[in-house]
Amino acid sequence: MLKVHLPDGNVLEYSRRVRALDVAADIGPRLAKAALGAEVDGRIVGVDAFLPDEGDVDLRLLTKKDAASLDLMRHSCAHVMARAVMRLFEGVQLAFGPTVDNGFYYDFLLDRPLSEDDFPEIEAEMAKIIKDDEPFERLEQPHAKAVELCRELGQTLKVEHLEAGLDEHEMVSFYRQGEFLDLCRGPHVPSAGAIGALKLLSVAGAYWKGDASRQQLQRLYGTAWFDKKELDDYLMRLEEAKRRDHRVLGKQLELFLIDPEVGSGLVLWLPKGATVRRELESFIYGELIRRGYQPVYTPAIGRVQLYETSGHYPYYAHSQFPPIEMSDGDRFLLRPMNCPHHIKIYQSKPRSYRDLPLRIAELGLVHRFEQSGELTGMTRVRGFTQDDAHIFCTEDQVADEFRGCLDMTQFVLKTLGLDDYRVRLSFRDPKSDKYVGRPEDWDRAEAALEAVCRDLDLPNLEIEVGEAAFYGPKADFIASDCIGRQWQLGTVQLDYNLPSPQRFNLEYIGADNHPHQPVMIHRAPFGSLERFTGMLIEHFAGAFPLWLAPEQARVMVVSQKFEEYGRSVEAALRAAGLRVSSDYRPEKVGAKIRDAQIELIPYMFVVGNREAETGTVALRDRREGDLGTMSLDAAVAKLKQEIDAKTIR
RNA sequence: GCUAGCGUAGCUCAACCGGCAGAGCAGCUGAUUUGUAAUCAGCAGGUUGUGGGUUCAAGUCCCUCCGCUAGCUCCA
Repeated sequence: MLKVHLPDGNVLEYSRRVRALDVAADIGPRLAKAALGAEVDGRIVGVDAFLPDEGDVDLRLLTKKDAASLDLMRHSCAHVMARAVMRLFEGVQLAFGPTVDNGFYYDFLLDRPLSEDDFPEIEAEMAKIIKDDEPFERLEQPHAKAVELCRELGQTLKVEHLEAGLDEHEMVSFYRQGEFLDLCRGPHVPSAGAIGALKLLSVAGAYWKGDASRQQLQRLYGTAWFDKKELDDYLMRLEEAKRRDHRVLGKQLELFLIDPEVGSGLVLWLPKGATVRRELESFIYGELIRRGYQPVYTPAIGRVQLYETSGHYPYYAHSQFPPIEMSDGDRFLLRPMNCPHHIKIYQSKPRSYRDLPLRIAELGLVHRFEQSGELTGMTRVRGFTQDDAHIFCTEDQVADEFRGCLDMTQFVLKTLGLDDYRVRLSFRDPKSDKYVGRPEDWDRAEAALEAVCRDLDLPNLEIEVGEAAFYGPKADFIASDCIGRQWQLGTVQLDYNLPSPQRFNLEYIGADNHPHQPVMIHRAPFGSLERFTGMLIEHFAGAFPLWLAPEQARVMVVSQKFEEYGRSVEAALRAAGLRVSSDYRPEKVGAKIRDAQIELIPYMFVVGNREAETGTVALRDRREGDLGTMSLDAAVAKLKQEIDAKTIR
């Protein structure tokens, strides 16, 4: 006897063997038709899956309305795409074809390079398959039989996967759809007709099992949704993302420049971008001072020996610029991180426990030789500025210092309107021995970090065991921008390595008059100013809040006759400390407004006869439009208030 | 680094099968003196990313290098 518990509390009883679909049919024919999959005791299966013969199960039938069925459908869509590709091209070897966020991909091995020009043909073939609406059939096979079957099909990658990856499975599953048979764990929707609106998006190279030493496959990416409108919305979101692209806006708004003659991945900050950065810097410095940090300045270069002591050289040589060799044999490295310099500052005199915690901060320029294919605008570069700080403290102070770092990062994100973020705590894998430091210190630190995070009630906290760096546990902040893209930004990391006797052998004299090893914390709320600014450009779509805007106000005259009054307004705004520009061209006011709107200037001061006579200004907000006439003083006060409050609109 | 695609005026983009490189915006000059998202006219702007090759003829076809884009890989 089987008892099936449904989400509405009803219980159905069966004494025969039933599939999820049979239960659906018993509930109602419409549900049986609409069911795309089922959730049995929390596991997602196909509707053709048999339920256990007896006992109790929770069953939920999944229809278009359930998020989980979208994933099922996309997986089926990947199969349909593979089937279409196999119909169109000879000698296609299948690799993997899973779902990803918003879509799916399938990796193929074939002689002919695929290009976007092939998409219409593949999409047309997919449409045919979907229209034919053939069922997806699940076939269970013993492992040996499966290997044989894949050999017969000529699918050598699948054979390899069976032998190397699935060798412990006695039974494996295939899915058949018409002439198409593929090794696949499933589950799938009942038939191809359940697939809604789809679009192939891109083709890219991908290595077999992610191994760069293996052959490279061709990966086709696509997206699929239950209805056309959802697809269109998604494509619109992609368009919106393109419109906000910091590389496009950075050029349009003259924020930054990357010039091939200077070098890939090396950012030139134009005056307007530099203004944004300067505001961010003075904001961060203000916070640092308030929170007891001591700013320092150190050079962007150091002797190779220093990085040999730190262990960064030659271990990370492949991602550094090679050393600079001097004629006397001395060798220097462009620094890939700031810590060794800061450690030297720590070591510049004997330290007592009374000096701790010592918090040393610097907006430090570092260089890393990222692979050419990895470079992207400002978010992935070869030279960047970390809003870096190193805290040297005692074991007992770790929790409080960690709390302070998290608090500052939270404050920074909140100030910039990045309210949607999650925190990832990375802990060590207790089974691995790759970590430095004593296990009991790790245990204490990890427990303390977790307690602090829980206490601060951090949103969406997740703990990843085994993700810690070899030198210590860490917390990363991953923020979502206003269109839902995720950016890894700030980080707080504990370090047991650099202070150790094997590295810099840091010490402080404790209350017991004996030397002790301090703990080091690395932290950077922005991560890097380059990436953070790039992310902010996209987050605000170039329309920075007033305190960050490169040009905060523009004075424009209705006619050149009023230039004199315009200049007096301009001077008053400048005297009030605002970043102001002006437009006295012999253009219509509409044209001047349009230009200022396109440049995303927050406030426009429109002045003509009426204003000149009464000593007022007509204020225009880039978002709200005309705000009406007011006294110059009132307008200045309004802007200053908005700047001081760092208002985000 | 690898795979695929791309590189034409400051910007956005045209130029058929290889046959005289072209437009809009921006810029400059002149006219216009304007009231909340584009006034009109004229001028100027190019070694088609680089170097080579095929051809009577190359923006277009082939090769090299540089750069960009998507993804893979890597990421202290």
